[in-house]
Amino acid sequence: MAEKITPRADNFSEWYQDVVLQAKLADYSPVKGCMVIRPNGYALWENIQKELDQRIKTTGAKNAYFPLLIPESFLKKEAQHVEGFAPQCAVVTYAGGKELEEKYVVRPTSETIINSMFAKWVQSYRDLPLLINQWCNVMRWEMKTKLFLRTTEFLWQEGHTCHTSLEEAENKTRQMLEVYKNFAEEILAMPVWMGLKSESEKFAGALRTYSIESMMQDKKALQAGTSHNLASNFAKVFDTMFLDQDGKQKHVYQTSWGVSTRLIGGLIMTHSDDKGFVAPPRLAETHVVIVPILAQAQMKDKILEKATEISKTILESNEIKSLPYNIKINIDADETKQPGWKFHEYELLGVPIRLELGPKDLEKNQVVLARRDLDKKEFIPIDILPQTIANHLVSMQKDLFEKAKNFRDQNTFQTYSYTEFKQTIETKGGFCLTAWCKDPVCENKIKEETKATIRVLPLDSMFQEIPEKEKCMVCQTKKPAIRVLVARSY
RNA sequence: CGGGGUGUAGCGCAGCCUGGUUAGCGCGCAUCGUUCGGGACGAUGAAGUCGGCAGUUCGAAUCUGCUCACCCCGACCA
Repeated sequence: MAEKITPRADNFSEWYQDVVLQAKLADYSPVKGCMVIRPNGYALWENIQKELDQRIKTTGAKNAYFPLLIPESFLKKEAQHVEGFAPQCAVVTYAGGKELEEKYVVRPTSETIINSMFAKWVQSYRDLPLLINQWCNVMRWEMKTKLFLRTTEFLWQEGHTCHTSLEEAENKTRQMLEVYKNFAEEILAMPVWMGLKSESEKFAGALRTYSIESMMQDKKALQAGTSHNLASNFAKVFDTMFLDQDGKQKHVYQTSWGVSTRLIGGLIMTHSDDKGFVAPPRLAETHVVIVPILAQAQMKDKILEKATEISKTILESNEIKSLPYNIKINIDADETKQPGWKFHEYELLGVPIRLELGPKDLEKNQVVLARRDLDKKEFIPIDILPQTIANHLVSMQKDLFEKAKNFRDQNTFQTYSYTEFKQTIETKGGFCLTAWCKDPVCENKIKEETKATIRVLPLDSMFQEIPEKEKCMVCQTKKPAIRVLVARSY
């Protein structure tokens, strides 16, 4: 039996850890900073992979695989890149019984090793665009780690593309950001802000970094995915060049983009409650659990038979088959556990729909249905069960998104002065939309004084002039200001 | 690296201040019986290098020194 989960309000960090550990999504490993992803958690990752991979492929990208180890010299080629990543890298210096002549870095990201190959693969403008994606693990030696959100080793997807023009690269960068946004909102039911990162927050080696930012239940922001326009920064140091139509050799323009197992952390922090994890139907491993009430010995076989029959009917129904994903039903006939125990257990694990089937239901040709995100039970006649379940799965997916979106919107504020901003961040938390003059001095002041950072320049308003009278909330000078989203973050 | 804290059964902890039989409790685990529509109950049982090393003492989980590990807060975080 699991310990009771810490209520969210008391200690969000402890609550989050309880949900992760008790729902058996992940565990601490013997290697500090690395986590073990348990089958429950890995099933989520497999569904993320499946759904996202499909979407990535429709953009024309193809999957490939590059080595785990990167020659140290590769990393050093791009000045900003090495400066940003060197302090976080694990390095292999000894192998085969001797010190290595050239050290190898365990990849923190693969721009360099992939460019070393792109340089060979790209010859002509006819080879472009080159669109490659890789599902793999990476390692970044962070000082402080947290299950799923920041671990030393994590699983991710990284896309790398080459284009003939900066404009085309910019379009690809934005296209992939859209792919991530739609994926996060449709599959994870996690509303996000899209936007541009400030200069100080951008990827080491990029021209521009875009990200999607979502709000957790403690009102802190989580960067859930990034998309970078690399311009020719890596192409120049790896000589990734093509012969253009005009007969001239030119450097390619590149992008890279990624999301990681951090999404699972975001998912947990967005939807879970004090009963445990809540799996959005699109991502759930098991969608329906049937708990048969087997107390009466003479009824046992009949109930189990009926449970199997119901399960089959549901799976074969047109209503269920017409859903855009496959449904899995689990009949828990374990007689060593009591029904009440099972109810709690499946709530902890986040299974979207639970059906109870007992002697009374058999008599009335019905089942008891409980939806994970609602606090009630209904009696459903068996003949309308498939339709009811299909409806619930669809509306639960929608409701989870709406609930998260309402929460986010209710905790997003417009602030016009620095005093107002500080007060809002301190007392309410959440996101603040405000004006900034683009001066790093003002950006730094916000960070140092409030621990909040400029998350993004929201995409919708990114190129919009903001009213003449509204000045940078920090310096209040006449410098032209832009709209920014500011929040404390993970 | 700085500040604080914790190491006792698989998990959570008490005992330590004030040294003294065979180191306890709850959960979990095993067996049997009664239970089973919201985390059942009874009986029996298995399970411990008290983080490690050294010291003080007739005697150390308990006192002293050193050391190791982990957790929290800060520094880092494309």
